[in-house]
Amino acid sequence: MFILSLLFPGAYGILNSVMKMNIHKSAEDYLEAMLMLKEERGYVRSVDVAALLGVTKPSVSYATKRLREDGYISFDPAGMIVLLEPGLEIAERMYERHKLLTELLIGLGVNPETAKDDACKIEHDLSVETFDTIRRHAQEHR
Amino acid sequence: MFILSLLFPGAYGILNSVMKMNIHKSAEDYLEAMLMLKEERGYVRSVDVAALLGVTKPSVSYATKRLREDGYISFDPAGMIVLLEPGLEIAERMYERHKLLTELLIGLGVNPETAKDDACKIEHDLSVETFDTIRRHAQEHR
DNA sequence: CATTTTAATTAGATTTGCTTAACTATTGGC
DNA sequence: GCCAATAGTTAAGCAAATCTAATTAAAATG
Repeated sequence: MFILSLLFPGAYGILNSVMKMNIHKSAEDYLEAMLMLKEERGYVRSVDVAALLGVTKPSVSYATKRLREDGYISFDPAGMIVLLEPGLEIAERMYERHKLLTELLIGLGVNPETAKDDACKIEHDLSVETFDTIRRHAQEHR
Repeated sequence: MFILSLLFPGAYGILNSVMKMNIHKSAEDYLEAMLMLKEERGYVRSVDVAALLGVTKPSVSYATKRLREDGYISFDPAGMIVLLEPGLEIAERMYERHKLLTELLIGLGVNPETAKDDACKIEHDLSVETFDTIRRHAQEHR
């Protein structure tokens, strides 16, 4: 792969995302934050992502660079972050999990603030099977 | 802190664990694996930890070095790993979470293998409050 | 319009956790 | 008792994700 990327600079990102097969936690967090901001205010700036996630601007810069290279986001003419199809899909999956898990924990009696924090961490770890099962049970339970 | 550790080599580990305040996921995994092995066969060797966690021997060597410096484990005269009080506490907490979460997911209808994998990941992320709430509900539900 | 503030990037460093390769040391079988 | 297998460590290095400090670029404000 190393040699390939020397021969075809730019191929690295594609190869990488194909080979990785799974996106990392941190990338999921960035994508989810971008979706939240998009829904909340219509546009997505790096500086707001940084504020929302509690990281520095260079961290966002680093993350957006990778996400762009891997085809998850792009930038519009005004420099705003745009979620591309693969990125949007991940963001929506995470956001749905986030909301349902938070609700569920609150329903069990967990403090809303704690529930949110925990949901934020768990949302990355659940397999599709487990989350689907949880969702089904949540739906039945109301 | 960097300067301090130059002046007092060895202080780093202590300072570090005091300052961190929370042990990391990977360390929790190693400690839990050690407890599992202890319960299963009575002694804990590095090579078995490596096999159980699916990492290489140098990784275990690196991890045990840190865990020892931070006071979580020690080595007995035969070179076996011994869980010290702080390490045992963490290991038991993780192991309890692991078992309860796995059971719970299986109870919901998740495939046992998947349930175990997911529990393995979630167990690190739950706050004490959330886990206690889940445990309470699990107890009520039988 | 000049100055200041805000936004974004680059450069360089750090930490964590892992790897491979090579070495040492112990131990069990013949 | 030698030799191979097993166990553990060291060394070197890589990748991810973060940080601080410094720089550039754009926008806002007087």
